[in-house]
Amino acid sequence: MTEQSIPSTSVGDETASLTTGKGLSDNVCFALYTASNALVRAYRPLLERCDLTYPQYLVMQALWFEDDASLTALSLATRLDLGTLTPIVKRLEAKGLVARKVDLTDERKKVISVTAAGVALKQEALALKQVLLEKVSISEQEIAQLRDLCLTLTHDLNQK
Amino acid sequence: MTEQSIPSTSVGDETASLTTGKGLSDNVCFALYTASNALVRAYRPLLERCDLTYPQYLVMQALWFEDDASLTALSLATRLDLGTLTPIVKRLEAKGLVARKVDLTDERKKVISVTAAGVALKQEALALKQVLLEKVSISEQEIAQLRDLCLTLTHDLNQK
DNA sequence: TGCAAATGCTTTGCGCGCAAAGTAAATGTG
DNA sequence: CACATTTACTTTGCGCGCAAAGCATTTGCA
Repeated sequence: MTEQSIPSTSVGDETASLTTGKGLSDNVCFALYTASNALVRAYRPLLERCDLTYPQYLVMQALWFEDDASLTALSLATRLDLGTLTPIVKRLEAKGLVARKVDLTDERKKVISVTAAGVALKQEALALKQVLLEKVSISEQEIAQLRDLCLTLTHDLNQK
Repeated sequence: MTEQSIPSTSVGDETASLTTGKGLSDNVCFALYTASNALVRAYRPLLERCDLTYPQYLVMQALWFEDDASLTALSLATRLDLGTLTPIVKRLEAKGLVARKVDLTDERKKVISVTAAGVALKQEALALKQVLLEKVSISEQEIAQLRDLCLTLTHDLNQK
């Protein structure tokens, strides 16, 4: 059976079929959605060694960049909903990677800080990024292009 | 070994901050992940009128392109796991949009076919794509570029 | 000062996304 | 023809992702 879809298929394919995969592959939305799923799937076995999921990894990255953040600040940085973030941070706390303290100047806020164990994970975890990128045949320039297109798209979709 | 890294960005950026968002935004993976979430979120209110979720929409699109597909064929087309697909198709069946019949030549297989109600949804649902794209400031050419980069990335990540 | 509105976070409900384990039908092998 | 293997799908378990509703604390302002 024919396996992978072929990239760089162009628009307007009337003969689209399931077996070639062309029908959906002509679609930016599908391509983006699928790439994101593939990304998380590819990260899974690597992150397993750090006992992290991809979203948890994102939160840790945000905290490595800027420690002692409130949940709302983390939500802004990671673009994750508060309702998503709360349980993620709780799991990180359960693993001993972060601590959650009430902000004494505003008792509604929680201050999230990286523990020693959390700091210890930093180098190993951030190195995984390169491991993944080595799998990819795309040039550095195109990677940057992809990133910028995604950022613009996100910005546009979040407006209105 | 190639310790080469992405030029001005990536791993050891000490000046990145939560407030500027630079820390994570410099990251392709983050950008891709976030864009995919934004996409699904943006589609939600539009698809609500069709009573579809985005993954359900994907499955319907695959079937509109090629009807009477087996679950495995659908899995290949949508790049969704069988364990993901089974409940999605069941929900589509519950809504009366598809029918699931056992393949008489091979009783392990299930043939999924679009019902009249499913066909009736096609035009309205496919038009939503344009509605979304109108929100976006990216040129058609860049959209095509984004799509192809995503397809290539997916392909690369699925290898090995 | 009193109290409504805003803010920060938690909880609930639902639908994925997928690994892993399970079931049943079909196929390959001796 | 037995019977191990493969194939097609289902089920289970867990962690998101997010809308909606809930609950404190703080703030705005009359």
